[in-house]
Amino acid sequence: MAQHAGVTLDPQPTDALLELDNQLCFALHVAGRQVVKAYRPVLAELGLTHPQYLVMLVLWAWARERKERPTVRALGERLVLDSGTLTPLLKRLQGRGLITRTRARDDERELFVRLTRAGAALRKRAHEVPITLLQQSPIPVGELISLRDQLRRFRGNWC
Amino acid sequence: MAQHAGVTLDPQPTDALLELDNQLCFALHVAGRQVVKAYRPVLAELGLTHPQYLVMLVLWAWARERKERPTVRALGERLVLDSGTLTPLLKRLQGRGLITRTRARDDERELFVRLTRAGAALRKRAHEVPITLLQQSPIPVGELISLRDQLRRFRGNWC
DNA sequence: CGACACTAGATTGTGCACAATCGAAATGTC
DNA sequence: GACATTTCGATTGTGCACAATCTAGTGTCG
Repeated sequence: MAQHAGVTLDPQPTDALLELDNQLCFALHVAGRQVVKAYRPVLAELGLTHPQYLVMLVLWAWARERKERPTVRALGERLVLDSGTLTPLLKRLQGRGLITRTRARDDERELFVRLTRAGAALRKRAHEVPITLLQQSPIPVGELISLRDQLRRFRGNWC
Repeated sequence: MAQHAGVTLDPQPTDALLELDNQLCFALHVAGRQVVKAYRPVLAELGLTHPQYLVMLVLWAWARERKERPTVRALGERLVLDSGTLTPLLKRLQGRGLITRTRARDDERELFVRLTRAGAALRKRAHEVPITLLQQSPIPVGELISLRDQLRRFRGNWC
């Protein structure tokens, strides 16, 4: 309050940046959780959480493309997650009989992740998941796609 | 593999929906974490995590607008969080001396959250946070705004 | 008044995200 | 061949998100 006497109407200026900024990171935060919440009941029928579902998607795609079965590191690169997150998650998937975890023979540091028969079979039931979610979505598919493409720019770019 | 004999080229059809779907929820997931990661070092100077920063933003805005100080329920509605998340988070903010938590006299079920002097003062330092982040962002501000507006549509709509 | 439903917040338990650290295995260098 | 460095995954500890449950305070209606 002072300098040039008089234009400052508010003792604590509005600070639009703190607002705008709030709303981008916050919108991202909320939207992500709302989408996960929409997935939850559908994925519950498969006995999967959303992060587990993402891991399974990678494994199913990998298997379909006949790629070498992935190591934990390769999964981590694809999903942008580290071993501190993946290790317990993969152990739970193993506990449910959906994957196996076996050390590489030539390099014992590496751990290969492979679908079991049950894990591969689960893909058929997962086929319904995106269909159900798109049906529930009040947002046109075209917008979802454009949104996805905009979001992709955040991967690795920002930091 | 059968009926109508012959068009199926792939024993496991590509299932573009499982891919597309993957990429929207996944892009949301990754983008959110990357943004939080970009905030982390900046917020660390204030001793705040990103969710704590969001709570403080609401409290600062509330104070500036001279609104009644919020209850836990009001904070939860604004941030789309429940007491299971907010209670421990608010206790940590209280432990750091940034807020106080006091029961309403007329209805002892309600808990008012109020900024301490230190909590209010922190706002000055937080002023730099969005500036720093926007400077780091390789994405034009206009795109950030349009992205924010698209993301807003997910709030409450989907489920 | 007393039985009832309702509300706000706290608690408990599970799971994810991530920084920091560790140990073992592999690789590189002299 | 001995030793430093790097790599991979596991472990530990903190914090967030959320479902389910609990407790206490409030309101209502007979």
